[in-house]
Amino acid sequence: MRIHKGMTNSEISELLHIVSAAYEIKDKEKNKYKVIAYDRASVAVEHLSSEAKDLWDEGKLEEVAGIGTSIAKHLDEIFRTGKSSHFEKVLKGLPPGMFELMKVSGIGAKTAYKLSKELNIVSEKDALGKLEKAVKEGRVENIEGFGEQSQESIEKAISEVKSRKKRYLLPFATELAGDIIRWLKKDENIVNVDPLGSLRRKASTVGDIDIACASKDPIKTLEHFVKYKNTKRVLEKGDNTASIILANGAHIDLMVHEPSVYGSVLQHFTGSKHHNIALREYANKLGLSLSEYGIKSLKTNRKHKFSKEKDFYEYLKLSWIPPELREDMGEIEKAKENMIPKLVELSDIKADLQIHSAFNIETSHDLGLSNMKDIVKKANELGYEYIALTEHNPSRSGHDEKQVIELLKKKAKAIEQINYSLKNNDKKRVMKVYNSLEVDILPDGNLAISDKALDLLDFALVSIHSSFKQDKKTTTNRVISALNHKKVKIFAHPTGRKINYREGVELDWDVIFKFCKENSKWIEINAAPQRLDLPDYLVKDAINEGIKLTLGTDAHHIDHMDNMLWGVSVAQRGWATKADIINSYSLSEFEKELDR
DNA sequence: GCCGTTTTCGGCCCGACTGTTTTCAGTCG
Repeated sequence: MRIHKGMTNSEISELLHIVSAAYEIKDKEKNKYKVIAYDRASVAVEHLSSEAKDLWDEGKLEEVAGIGTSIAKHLDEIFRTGKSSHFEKVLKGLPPGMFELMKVSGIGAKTAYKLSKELNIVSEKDALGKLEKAVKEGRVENIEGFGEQSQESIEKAISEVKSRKKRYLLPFATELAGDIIRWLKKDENIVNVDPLGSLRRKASTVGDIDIACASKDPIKTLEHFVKYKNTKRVLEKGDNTASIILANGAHIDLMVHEPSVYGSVLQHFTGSKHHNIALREYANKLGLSLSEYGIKSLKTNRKHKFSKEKDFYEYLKLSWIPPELREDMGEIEKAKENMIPKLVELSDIKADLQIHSAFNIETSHDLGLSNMKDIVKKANELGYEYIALTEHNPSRSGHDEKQVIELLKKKAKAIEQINYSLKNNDKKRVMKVYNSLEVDILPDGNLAISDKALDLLDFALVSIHSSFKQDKKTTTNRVISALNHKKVKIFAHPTGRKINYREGVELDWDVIFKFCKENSKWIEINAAPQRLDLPDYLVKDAINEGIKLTLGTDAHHIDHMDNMLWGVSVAQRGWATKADIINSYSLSEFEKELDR
């Protein structure tokens, strides 16, 4: 772990975690609550929506829940000098290698310290390799407190660190969970079964797949579960839970309980962890203690069971909180006041505002694969009232301005014909196809086509497809300058991120949001599973600033138009209501918004 | 070390599972 001036959130988070572990080793009893505080700060930084260093720049570090005067002071020293005298002191005397060992599942602070001492693993370099060697030579099982079984589980866990899987995209995880649920339902003891955790909260990526069951015979259900066809290894199996690893590396946890407590089980295992911690702290103040078994009065020790999740929240004098909001982002306070918003739903969506057709305008990036007619047919099946056809702009290298205008005129004419036939066909739900385009924002902030070419469109989307690494200020100015054109209405896939593949660009969101608000520009939530961009936490910020958002599937084939629901999930996690999402407006409302 | 609609002092979420021990500590979610 190297401390330096430019530490990123994940580095700072790791550092705080290490400091927590160091306190645990040095004097657990004395530092008990420091251990907790540093761990909480670590998680808080991990989940920040902006860089900690930027917050420090603006003097807002202490506003982060979990960071107080003391940690803020230490971080201040790091950002100013690249050093931390305090952290160095805390970590002094501990072998750096032990913190590497903590990356292995099942090895915490105490175990890591013991192993690094006994096996003389001092430096960070190849710490895991040394541990692996010791395991293979059978040296670990002879250490006091270890045995044959713990040695074996360390061996397996090391190989899992090495092949650690990236998080699954939401649709993949949904599909996989669906298959396991179908298998579980073959057990006749099962009363209810639901996907839980980040899957139920519809997070953009899912790590482990969590599933909960209500069963008349939990033991038998667990036995049935571990016989799932793709099981490679059973990690653990007790009376109420079991974990398996599948051949593809997926980690599946099942929690099984009696139907009478299913409501609290559902609540408990949906999380998030932060939501649950906040909820339990809130319950404590009411003299109540929460667990997956229900709610206990701290005074009388009397227990209440809940078969339904809604009753669980009601007992706490809270309105039911949709899983998508359970991230400890203010939802408990809102539930107290009965002010949980009615979130936008897939059935509210009346349009898809980013679709690429196969109409060949010799685009700069990939052209769509389905023709306009099939797209309109599909849009009808989805019950839409209007759509926008948004191919990429004609390539700059292959065309001069005159040629670009010719191509766009051809496309405009094709769309005009489609609109004409829609007008004369009452049976169709789609009433209008918009002539749009996804225009590249060039590195200097200019657009890839001229204003004269833009004038041929109803409106344009703009997006970044090159130079992702510019600094924050340059990128921000670049985007503002692109959005400033009259015909430009939507900032599409704004961060440019590709999940598990590419981080997004750096933008000053305050500046972007302010500009969009003042100039009636919209920001897209791109529903393509590998993008889901704008990300959920920024959706929440945007909505707080009064920005209107659009949903677009970025479909390059009619099948992709079914991806709208993933975009809706992001909107929901960002607390979006119908009013925040332009696509939920009727055609006439949309027309009005377009003219603003 | 953090935090506040009972508190600027005195609390700090809760329980399952595992392995090694012989009643529990460590880890995890």
